[in-house]
Amino acid sequence: MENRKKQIVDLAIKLVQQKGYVGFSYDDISKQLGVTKASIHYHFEKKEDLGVVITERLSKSLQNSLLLIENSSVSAEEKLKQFIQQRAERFECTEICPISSLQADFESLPYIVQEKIKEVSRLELTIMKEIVAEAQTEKIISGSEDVQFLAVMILSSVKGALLYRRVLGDDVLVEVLNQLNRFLRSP
Amino acid sequence: MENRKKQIVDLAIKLVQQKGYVGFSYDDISKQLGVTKASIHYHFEKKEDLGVVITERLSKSLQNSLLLIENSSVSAEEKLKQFIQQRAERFECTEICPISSLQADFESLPYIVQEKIKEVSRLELTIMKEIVAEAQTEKIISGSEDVQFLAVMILSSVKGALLYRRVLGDDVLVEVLNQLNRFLRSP
DNA sequence: ACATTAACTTACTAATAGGTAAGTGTCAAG
DNA sequence: CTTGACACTTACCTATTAGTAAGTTAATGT
Repeated sequence: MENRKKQIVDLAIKLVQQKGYVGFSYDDISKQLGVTKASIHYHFEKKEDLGVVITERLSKSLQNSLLLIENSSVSAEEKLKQFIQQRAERFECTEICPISSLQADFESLPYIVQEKIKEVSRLELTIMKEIVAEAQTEKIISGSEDVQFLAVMILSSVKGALLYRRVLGDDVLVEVLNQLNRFLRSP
Repeated sequence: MENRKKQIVDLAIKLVQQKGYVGFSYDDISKQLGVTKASIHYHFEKKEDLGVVITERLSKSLQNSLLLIENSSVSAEEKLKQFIQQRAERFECTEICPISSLQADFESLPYIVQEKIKEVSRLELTIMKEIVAEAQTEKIISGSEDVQFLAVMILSSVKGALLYRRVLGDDVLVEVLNQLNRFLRSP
């Protein structure tokens, strides 16, 4: 089944969010799926191969988010809110952003996965910058601030809040998400 | 020598910043210090023990930063700038914030280290909130924004920028640091 | 009925991880 | 001169890791 491959990647991403790339093993996956470790190796010969497919999924997921937002005819403010929401609200409280997790493990990643996560990071920043720029022309955000700075700031706030949530509890994320919306709406 | 213990902790923190808690090993340390693995175990019996001492050093380092800033009779703006600078500029470009790194590895950490990193995270946020609050009373920062939100936002921006720097190059960090100063001075 | 393929399992590597027990050399105090 | 502590080394152990080779099973097409 092509389904099994999807199952493995889905679980692997969850494990990356929970324990990082270095921290998860083929044994974790095989036990949770009720098959042998060798069967995971059948679908993804090397951990590296699984790593590459994970990053490709993250890239596709980002591009999907962008398409959804671009084609919806809502205000720039709404687009910004939606994109931020999508970066945060699909995760459980033991999970952080998978991109952040791979960035944190960067130095331990196989070369190909490093290159892939570079791409994904660039893509995410580019998308965020586009949305911020649109919001600036519609005066949702103060036009005097630098686009790159605002993009990094907003993304980092959300990802940082996910890290804080896991160690300090739900409140931090909820408040950052609320205040971020308020902050972006005011001047 | 008590010096050797310091050497180990210093190196361990560097390794955490580079490869994370899960990613570094006693072998890494012993090889870089030119001694055997067993001699590292002599100083820190379990990796957990080393983990605890690492977090205690991070905590002391934070308290030190606070003391330095509190006792200097500079403006609230200058204090804010100094604290931000201290969170970022002592690291090489293969290194991220050690607190971020341990937060990212949270689910793989031994229980005691988890509790310690909770403490450190709370401490860092508290210090940042104090500095932000002081800056607000002196009108360096818009008084309408929530203190907790601003603290998370500023810290996350710096830590996020360190992550981005490692995968995308120096420019991101430099710009975020510059723009952060501009942002905090303006409205 | 036969061959092929996908999706496995069994049974194994070799390397590395954290960790330990027992011994060695050095040096200072009694 | 000896004791004892300190800072190690040698030589191990066990568990886990990624990875592989060879065999099994069930379904599919010819």
